[in-house]
Amino acid sequence: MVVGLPTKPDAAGPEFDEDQVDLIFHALSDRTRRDIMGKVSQSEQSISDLARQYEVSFAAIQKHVSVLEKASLVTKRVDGRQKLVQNNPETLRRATELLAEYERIWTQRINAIGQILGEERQVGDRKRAEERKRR
Amino acid sequence: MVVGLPTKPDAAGPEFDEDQVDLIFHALSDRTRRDIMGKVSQSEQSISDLARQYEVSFAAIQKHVSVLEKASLVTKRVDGRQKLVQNNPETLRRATELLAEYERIWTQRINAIGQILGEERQVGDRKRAEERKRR
DNA sequence: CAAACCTACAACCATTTGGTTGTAACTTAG
DNA sequence: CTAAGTTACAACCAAATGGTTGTAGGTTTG
Repeated sequence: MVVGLPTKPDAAGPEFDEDQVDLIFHALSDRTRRDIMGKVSQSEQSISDLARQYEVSFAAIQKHVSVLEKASLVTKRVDGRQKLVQNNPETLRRATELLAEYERIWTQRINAIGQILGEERQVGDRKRAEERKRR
Repeated sequence: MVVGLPTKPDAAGPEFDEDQVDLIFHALSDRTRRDIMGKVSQSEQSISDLARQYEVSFAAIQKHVSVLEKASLVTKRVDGRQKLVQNNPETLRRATELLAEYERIWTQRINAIGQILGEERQVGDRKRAEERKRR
């Protein structure tokens, strides 16, 4: 429901918020954060619980969690004096579908390469024409 | 052949090179680079071709392509005085499977949450015991 | 050959990132 | 109430990032 993956293969791209995509991929590009995702997926944990399991400072883990939270990959739930971090499967699913969608879009032409030799040349020609415009 | 995705659902994690995962997700976390992926998937293009389509400088695009290349998301093929950038569907497929794998691993416990209430408590207890160690 | 084109790369700059320590506020336990 | 535990956040720092311009080296083209 939150998602809205396109179903047309020829669409320019998914109607995703590009900022959100930036945040998600950026959040996943750090191995400590990926590791945190793994830990909180087994059981929700407080920031302190998490911080205790890494070499870095409490504040550093706090920032990592914040990055994950801004990407909606985890949520925080207050429980007394601590906040429990839990992962958000919905965003995870969404991210997976998103990348699968990118894969489909970005490789569709490749799969049809044999059928479009003529068009390929045309594309090249059009490109060369644009080039002459010299902007 | 390059890949090595795990097939066991209960494995701790995929035997992927964590550095490579960092590179791939980081490369995908920038919308200009994602856009470049889209363009080169339609037809391989020289760096100049690409640069002409963006506001930023040639060198900036050169750097973006370099980031994509280090993540193995694109390859470069020399053609006379220019180098043609083409996307690498294999890495794309690999990345998609990787994220799907993460999704599966990171959400498996959630799906079984009803069945492991006892274990969940045990996990909590073990955690509290570790906490007493006070490192 | 000379001019134009394409690419690589260095040097530089502003901003972001990932890390630190320190301080303040709130919650629970004694 | 006091002390300990947990979190939030500010201030600071080094390194990485994304951008710039400039220079140099290959490749075509006229």
